[in-house]
Amino acid sequence: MPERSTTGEPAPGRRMRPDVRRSLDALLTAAAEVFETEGVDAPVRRITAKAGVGAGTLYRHFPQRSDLITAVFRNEVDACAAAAPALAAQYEPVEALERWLHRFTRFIAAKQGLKAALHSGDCAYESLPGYFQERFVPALTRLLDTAAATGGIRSDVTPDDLLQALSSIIDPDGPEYTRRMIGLLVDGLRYRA
Amino acid sequence: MPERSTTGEPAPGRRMRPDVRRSLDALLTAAAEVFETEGVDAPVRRITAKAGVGAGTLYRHFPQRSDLITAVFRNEVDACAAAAPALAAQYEPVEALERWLHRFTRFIAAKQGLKAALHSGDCAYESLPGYFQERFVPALTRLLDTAAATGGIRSDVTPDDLLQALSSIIDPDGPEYTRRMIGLLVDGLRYRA
DNA sequence: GCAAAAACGGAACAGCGTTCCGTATTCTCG
DNA sequence: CGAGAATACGGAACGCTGTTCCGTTTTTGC
Repeated sequence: MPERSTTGEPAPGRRMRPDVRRSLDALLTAAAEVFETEGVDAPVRRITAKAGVGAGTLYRHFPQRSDLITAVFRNEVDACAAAAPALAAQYEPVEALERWLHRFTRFIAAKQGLKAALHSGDCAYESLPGYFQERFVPALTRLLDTAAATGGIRSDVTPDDLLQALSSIIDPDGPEYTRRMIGLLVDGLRYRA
Repeated sequence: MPERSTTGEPAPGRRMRPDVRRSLDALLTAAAEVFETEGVDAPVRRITAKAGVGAGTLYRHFPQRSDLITAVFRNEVDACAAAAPALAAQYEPVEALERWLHRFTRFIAAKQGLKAALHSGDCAYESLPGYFQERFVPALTRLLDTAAATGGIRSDVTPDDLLQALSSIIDPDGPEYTRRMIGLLVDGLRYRA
C-alpha cells in the first residue's frame, strides 16, 4: 500500500514526478492568493481555476480542505522565516531586525482569516501554532543575537516576548499605526545599547 | 410600509393571523429540535420538513439564518427563566434553587453549539449575551433572595457570580460530574445558613 | 358572502463540495 | 530507444445546499 501522503511537500521516498511538482506548486500559489483575497472559505473551484488544474488533482493531493490550508500556511511561514537570514546578509544587524519585524507583521496581518479556523475546535489545525513557534523563534533569535552582539540593542528581550507583542499589535486598523509601533519597539530595544 | 418584522414573536400592533401563529410555532419548535441534534448549521430543509412548512414561509419570517437562531435562543431562555417561579411555587426555597440550577445547566449544555456562532464575529448575535443576563439575573435573584430570607442559605453570593460559576462547570464531559458540582455548590451556599 | 390582502407551499435556480473514470503523462525495463 | 505498466490529470456528473419566485390557499374587513 502506497501510504497516503496528505502532506504534499516533503516527498520522503522517491523523487517527485515533474507533473506532480507543477500542479502542486500551482495549487499552493493559487490557494495562497485566493485565501488572501477571499478568506479560507473560498470556493474550491476558484482555486482550481486559478491554478489551471482539475478538481480531482486538488483532492488527490489535499483530501481535506484543512490539508490545503495547513500546507499554504506552512509554506508562508517558511517564506517569512527564510527572509530573516536573507535580510541579515544584506543589512546591518539592527536594520535587518527592524525590516524583518515589518515583514513578520505583514505576514500576521494577512493571516487574520485563519484565526477563526484556528479557534474552530477542528483538531486538524492543532499542529500549526507549534510549527509557528518552531520556525520563527530560531529565525528571530539569530537576528536578536547578532544585533545584541554588535551592541546595537539590549540583550534581555526574548524572542517569544517579541513575537507575542507583535501579534497583539497588528489589530488596530491602519498599517501606519503598526509601522509607528514597530519603530517604537525597536527604539526601546536600542535604549540599553 | 408594513415595517419589516424580522423578530417573529412580539406582534406589537394588530393581533396575529392564526396561520401565521401556527407556522411560526411549528418553525420554532422544529428548529429547536434540529439545532439540538444537528447543531445550528443544520440544513434549512430539515427544519422546514419537520415543521411541515414551505421554504418560503421560513424565509418570510426569518430572512437571515441568524434571525431564526436568535428567536429560538430567546425562546429557550424564556422557558428556562420561567421555570424559576414555577419551581419556587412548588418546592421549598433551597430545593427550588437547586432544581433550577440543574435546569439551567441543562440549558447551557445544550447550547454549546452556539458558542462558535457567538464568537464568530457576526454582529447579529451581539444582543444575545445581554438578553441572557437580562432574563436570568432577575430569575435567579428571586430564588436566592427567598432562600436567603428563610435562612436556608447565606446571602453574600450574587446571581452573576453563580451564573458565571455554572457556565464554567458544565464543560467536563459527563452530566454526573456536573450533578455533583451543583450539589457541592448548594452545600457551600448552605454553609452560613 | 365577497373582494382584497396576506401568507402559504414547493418547484426552480444557481452554486457548492466531492467522486469517478476516460485520457494523458511519466516511469521502468528490456 | 521504445513498449507496457503505473501514475496523475482534467472536467463532467452527482447530490446537496441556500434562496427566490409565483400560482394557490387562507384570512380578513366590509
